[in-house]
Amino acid sequence: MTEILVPVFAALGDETRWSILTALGEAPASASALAARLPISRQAIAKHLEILHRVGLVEPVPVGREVRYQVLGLELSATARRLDAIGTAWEQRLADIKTIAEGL
Amino acid sequence: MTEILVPVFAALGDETRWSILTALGEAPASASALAARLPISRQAIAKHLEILHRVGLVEPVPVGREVRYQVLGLELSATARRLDAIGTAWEQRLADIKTIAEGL
DNA sequence: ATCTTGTGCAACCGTTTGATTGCACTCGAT
DNA sequence: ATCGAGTGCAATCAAACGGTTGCACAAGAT
Repeated sequence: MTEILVPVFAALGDETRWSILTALGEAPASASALAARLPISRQAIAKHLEILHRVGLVEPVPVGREVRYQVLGLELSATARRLDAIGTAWEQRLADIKTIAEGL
Repeated sequence: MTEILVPVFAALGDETRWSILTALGEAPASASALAARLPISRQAIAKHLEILHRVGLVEPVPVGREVRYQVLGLELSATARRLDAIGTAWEQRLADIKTIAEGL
């Protein structure tokens, strides 16, 4: 289960990638358009977009000669749900252990 | 807002760290105990535990001369909630754009 | 008192990663 | 037909990362 999650988290564990995602969250944009308002090169952005695309957080949309990218909030929400499930499961286990400890 | 999230995701974006977390999810354990059932050295595990601790995913509990670590599911669930909020916000923006586009 | 188990540093190493520059190509606009 | 904006690919580089080994030290267990 976590096999699918880990690459997503790795993708989300980078400040630059978040600046890209939040920019795309406002409106879809191409790598060049993003390069215009972020302090890094277009090629660096392209690599980040490729990473984000591979984990399904972003989707390329060809518009004429340029390639716009759209952020996919649904993937993020799906990841959030899985994460919450794991968190509550662990919390449950902890509670169980505590209960047993009290029974000494 | 994301400033707090990013290091957490970076911590979660590593397979080994998940194997540690899932092990701790079953029951609290020390670095040495974890080293006994994971294929990496105790020192490597100690570093991972330090990282996990810094982002609040794990908590050290001194027991005699050893240091047990407890996984904190609540932190994970909290992260999940924030993530979901962001995801739905982006989805909303996309829907808005689509609505505007239809209005042409 | 001694032995052994668990920790904590520190140095070191290969690989991965984020970013850069440079070049070639394509396709829409003029 | 030409110009220019947008893209893709490759080589390169410094820094960060995951991991190892070695050593020193503290504190239970015998």
